[in-house]
Amino acid sequence: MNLSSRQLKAFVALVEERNFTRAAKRCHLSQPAFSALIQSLEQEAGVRLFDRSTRHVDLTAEGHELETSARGLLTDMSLALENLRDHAAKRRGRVSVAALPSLAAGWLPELLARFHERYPGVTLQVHDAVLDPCLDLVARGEADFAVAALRPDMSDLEGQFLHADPFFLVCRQDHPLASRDRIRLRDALKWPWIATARNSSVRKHLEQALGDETPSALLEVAHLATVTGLVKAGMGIALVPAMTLFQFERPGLVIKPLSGRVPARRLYLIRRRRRSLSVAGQALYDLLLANAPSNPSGVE
Amino acid sequence: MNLSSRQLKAFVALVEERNFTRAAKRCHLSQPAFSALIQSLEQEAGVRLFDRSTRHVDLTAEGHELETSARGLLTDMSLALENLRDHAAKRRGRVSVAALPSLAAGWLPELLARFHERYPGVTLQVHDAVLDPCLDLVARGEADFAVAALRPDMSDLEGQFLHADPFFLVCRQDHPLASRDRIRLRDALKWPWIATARNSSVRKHLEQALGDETPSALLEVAHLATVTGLVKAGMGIALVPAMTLFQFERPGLVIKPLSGRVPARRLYLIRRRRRSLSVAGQALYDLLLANAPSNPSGVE
DNA sequence: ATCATTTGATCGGGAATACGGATGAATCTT
DNA sequence: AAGATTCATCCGTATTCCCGATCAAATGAT
Repeated sequence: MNLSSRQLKAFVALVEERNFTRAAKRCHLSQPAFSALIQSLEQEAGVRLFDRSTRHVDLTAEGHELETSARGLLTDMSLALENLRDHAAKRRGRVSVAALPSLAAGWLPELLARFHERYPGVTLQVHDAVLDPCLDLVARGEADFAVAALRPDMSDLEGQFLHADPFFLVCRQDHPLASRDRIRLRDALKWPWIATARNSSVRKHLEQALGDETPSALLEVAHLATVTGLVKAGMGIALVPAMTLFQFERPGLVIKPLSGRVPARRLYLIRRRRRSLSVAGQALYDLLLANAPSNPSGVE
Repeated sequence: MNLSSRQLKAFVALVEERNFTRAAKRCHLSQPAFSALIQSLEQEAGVRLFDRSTRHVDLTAEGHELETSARGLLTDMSLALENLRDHAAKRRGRVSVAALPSLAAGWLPELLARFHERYPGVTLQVHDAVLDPCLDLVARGEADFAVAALRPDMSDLEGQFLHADPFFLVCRQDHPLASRDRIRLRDALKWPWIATARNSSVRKHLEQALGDETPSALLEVAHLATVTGLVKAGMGIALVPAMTLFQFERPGLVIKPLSGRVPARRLYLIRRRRRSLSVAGQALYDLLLANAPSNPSGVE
């Protein structure tokens, strides 16, 4: 069984024109080529589809039988292709991106808005989750890619470096550290500090940087907004990456860079190895990569 | 837009095999040819449909999108073709034949039964009607062909001679004519006779044969069965073609040939000019033609 | 680290197919 | 009767298609 859309188109054209020469013209074919095309269709079908003399062209009963299905098939075909091309043109589609909460709240929204403005037909989904769930979502294919930190055990994921996010100290204006000029991480941690949850990338990063010397935190909270509140209330200090600072730019709080070798949190775009993204997904991926946060501190 | 079933089949094969070499084998193609076929489909679609490395073949998001429609299209195509081939093989179809009442009751049924036994999938329809409606049905395309007599004004119909149907006299055993040896038509018509309706082919034929000399009939009835009853009741004689005699073979009735030049009623298979019959229709047409009633009198 | 294996892509020549112009045959019109 | 229209056929050319061989990349075993 071999049937091409050219044959079906020729068939329909001939049904409508009832004239080989005109139908051929409509299909951008010479009359002999068109005639052969109809014959090939009849051969395929095993039945004569048209009664033709030099003066009349008419559907046979069997040709009539084919007419409905032929039109249906043609529209189905063109719908299928159009649907694909729509996806390709990002007029439709769906992109699911996983992002660390710190990024999902600050950096990401504006870019998502820009993407949406450009491709309004694409449905966007953001999973704001801490590192482990983020990576799981990508590994399971539920998210197209993630904006997150790396983890050692990512065998079937691959990361594209996006940004090095340096850490800052946040404390209250009246805190003793607020007036100091150069603050090392170790010094800061002598004070009571408020940590994010153990499975958050910020916390993991800090613990990795300090090794066993990490002093226990005063409090562990899930959301950065809570951290803000606690610092403002004078419960302690916080150590957070630059990209979350927008949450702390509030009166009464002081943001100070840390001196010394404090490794930055390295952020990546993370996707499945050997898997291409959907066209829409790739477009967002590229947009995010091209708009990696500027790096004021110059740390790579 | 040009899309062939070969491309779709290749696509589905690759989706299922996830391996070019095996999928190519399944399509009875070499691997390079198969590869090119997939590429042509991707070109047509405008999207990459598979992620392929030398080790893995996987559907892209767009490929996934196509999978459902591809399978649907393939089954629709093969259904359409199968339907046509069924018609060609007379496994399906519909034949509508118009026949004069005299034929529809006597000669036709057995042949229809034979046809039906051979092609049980074909629906049969018989219009038993007098000459004018018979021809109209064919002219309007509502019947595929008719078994009937000709009429002068059949410009767009064409007739294939089937059978010359000689006339016989039917009368009661105790009728004076019953014992006569040679009876001429004119002699017979001196007796009261029972005629069929004016628009019946039998009546038309008689009037044409006799010209203005046609004596008026005693009675005009629509159905031959009524004629039988009337003759049996002694109301008069009847003049009917041989093919209707089965209706008169009853005790107490005598059937006698007419001597002299009595033109036979000429029966034809009548179809639209320059129109092919459906495959099933042609088959029945041929069957009827091949089984034209034997002609005992030898009259053409 | 090195090498053999697997597998998809590419290349090149030969076969099959498709195409268009000219021609032929049938039919309708004038 | 002649001309016009139109579909089928023929035939030389151009294109496409297909296969075998080869290449290149990735993988896995040693």
